[in-house]
Amino acid sequence: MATIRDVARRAGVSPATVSYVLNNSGPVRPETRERVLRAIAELGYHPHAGARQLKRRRSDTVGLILPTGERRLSDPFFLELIHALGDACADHHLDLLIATCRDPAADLRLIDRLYKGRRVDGFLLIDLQRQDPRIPHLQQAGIPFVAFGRVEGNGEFPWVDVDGAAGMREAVAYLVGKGHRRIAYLSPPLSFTFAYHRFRGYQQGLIEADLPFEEALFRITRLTMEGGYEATRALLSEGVPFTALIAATDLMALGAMRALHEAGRTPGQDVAVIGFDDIPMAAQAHPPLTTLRQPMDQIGKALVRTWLAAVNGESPPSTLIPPILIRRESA
Amino acid sequence: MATIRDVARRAGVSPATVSYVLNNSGPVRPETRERVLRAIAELGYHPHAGARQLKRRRSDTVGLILPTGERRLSDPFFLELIHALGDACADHHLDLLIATCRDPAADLRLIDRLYKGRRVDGFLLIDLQRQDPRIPHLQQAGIPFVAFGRVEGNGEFPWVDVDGAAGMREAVAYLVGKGHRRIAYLSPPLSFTFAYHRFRGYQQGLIEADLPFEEALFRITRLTMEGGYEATRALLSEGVPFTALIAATDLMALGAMRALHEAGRTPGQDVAVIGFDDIPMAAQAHPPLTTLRQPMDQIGKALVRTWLAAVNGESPPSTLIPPILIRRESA
DNA sequence: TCCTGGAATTGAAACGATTCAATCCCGGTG
DNA sequence: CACCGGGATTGAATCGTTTCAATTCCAGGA
Repeated sequence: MATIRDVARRAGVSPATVSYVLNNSGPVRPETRERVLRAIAELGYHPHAGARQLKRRRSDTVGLILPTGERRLSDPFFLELIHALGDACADHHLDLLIATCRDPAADLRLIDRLYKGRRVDGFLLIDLQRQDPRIPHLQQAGIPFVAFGRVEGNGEFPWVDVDGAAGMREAVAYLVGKGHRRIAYLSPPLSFTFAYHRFRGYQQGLIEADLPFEEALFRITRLTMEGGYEATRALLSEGVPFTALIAATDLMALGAMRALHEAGRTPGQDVAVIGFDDIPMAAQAHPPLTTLRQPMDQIGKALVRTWLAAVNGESPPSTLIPPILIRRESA
Repeated sequence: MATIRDVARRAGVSPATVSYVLNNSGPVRPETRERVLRAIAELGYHPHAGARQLKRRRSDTVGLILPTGERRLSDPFFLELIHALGDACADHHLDLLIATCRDPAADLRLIDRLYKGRRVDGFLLIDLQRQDPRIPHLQQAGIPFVAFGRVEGNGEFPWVDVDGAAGMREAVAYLVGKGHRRIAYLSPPLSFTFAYHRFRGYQQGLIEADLPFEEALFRITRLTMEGGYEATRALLSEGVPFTALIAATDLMALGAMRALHEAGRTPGQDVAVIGFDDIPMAAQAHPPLTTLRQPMDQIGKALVRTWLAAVNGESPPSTLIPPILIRRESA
């Protein structure tokens, strides 16, 4: 495999000059640059990442920890997120390293190994918990990171989040505008930070619309289609009246719609349904699901931009991205 | 950050000895090893990946190319695959580098950059097309790789695949055993290699059961829930009689079930439905979907094992993994 | 013609590991 | 008691870059 010396020899210059051309980090006569570039192309030369990393002290690699044990993320939303992150990384000539971790306890060791071994320059945290041990660990080890989601009470750290509260307020307002007064709300356990914020948005939406919060309309269930299905069935079988339903995620909303169908109530006609995320399946549901889209591209770009700043030692501002209400037929 | 010299100094030995301990690649007195290990722990030392890579000439990193443009993979199946790959990599102390690529034409450049720069030791190919330009490129550049899926007519290369044909034969036999004679089949375009094999399995299954292949029961449609839905509606509206339906993927089967429901025919009672993949959602469908499970763990392990062999210059045997019929209520 | 000064180029020293060859150590043998 | 042999240890070279400091080059001014 060609090295920088080979290129230098072929172009009749020194390795230093080649390096300057490569990174344009030094003065090079246009004509010389030309010759070097030609040599590079002819040899099909690509700089050795390890050597570069060794000298530069950065690997230009983003670390993403993906839990795979109990906490495994199976919401298709995460596939979209990975796509978006990949794209955003590519735009900045960064690579994306996926480290999976079965065991939450091993998370911290994994983080250390990757960072201290300089395999990655910093991390992107997803799937945040309200109490997340990774955050204090990263903070006190001085490892750069950006979180997808906010957590309170952990001091300052950079994050990017979608404004779940705003989204839910908008959803409630939208439903109220259509005359709904009894709006059920399906949530996963509030220990998920995003669930907490979305729920708060629902409550605020009710207040803004002068509607009471009713315990009976509020259900906590699992973060799956099945969860949405069961909660909705419970709602129906208990005879709690409601004309609209908001689910904290599309997957749950899909489950809810299934339960409504089975009970002979047509979503979008008899009961309005709104989800959150806008996973690809939402548009294909029957009826197509009205939902709050998480703008993936924007999220990916914001995460990577913030990550870069953090890695460069800045303390970048956090970003709160508004979700977009996508009106379809379910509400 | 601590280096190998720091460890050496602290343990009162030379860097060479530390290296021997680290890789146990040399004779070290147990007592010395003990001292070195202690020093490592005390300093929280982790070897520098770049330096190591430079010297060893491998990066212990698996490259996975994820298309993100038109060809973007949105089937939740791929999220499961990524999980499984991550786990399998972790078992072998490998890292998984995800490179995304919007533009199919840029694939090859990306591959070269990653490999020649020694960022990865080889690739895992997913989303194979019948005619896949990546394969000849990798082959003639001598870059190690393993494909998830088979392609004909490209000479020999190592792959891991799930035996779609066997799965579909089994599905047909199972349905026939339950008395079905008119079995519809929903397929994505046969240019997807997996679609081709699964379809062949369906045909063989019919032959083995002495049933005719009927054009009217065979539908090609898009690889989404929507696709399954539309094809099934067409089937129903055309009045083609059938008592069972096989879809090439769970996602399509889910769409089909939706169409059946809407037409007032209960899947699992009026019409048997079988899918393929066993994505998490399959178990949560209504009724729960009978399907052919792709054993993800096994796939991940086989891919990584084969990849390791390929990277070590062996020409490892390919692996054909039988899918597992998961009986649920839809058939 | 000789200087001068800035631009272009180069040599050589890192970066942090691995590994070959050389040295050291030590108990056992002759 | 000298010597031997093999295990344990070490020194130094090396992997392929980047970058500082030194050198060369060259046009323009005196």
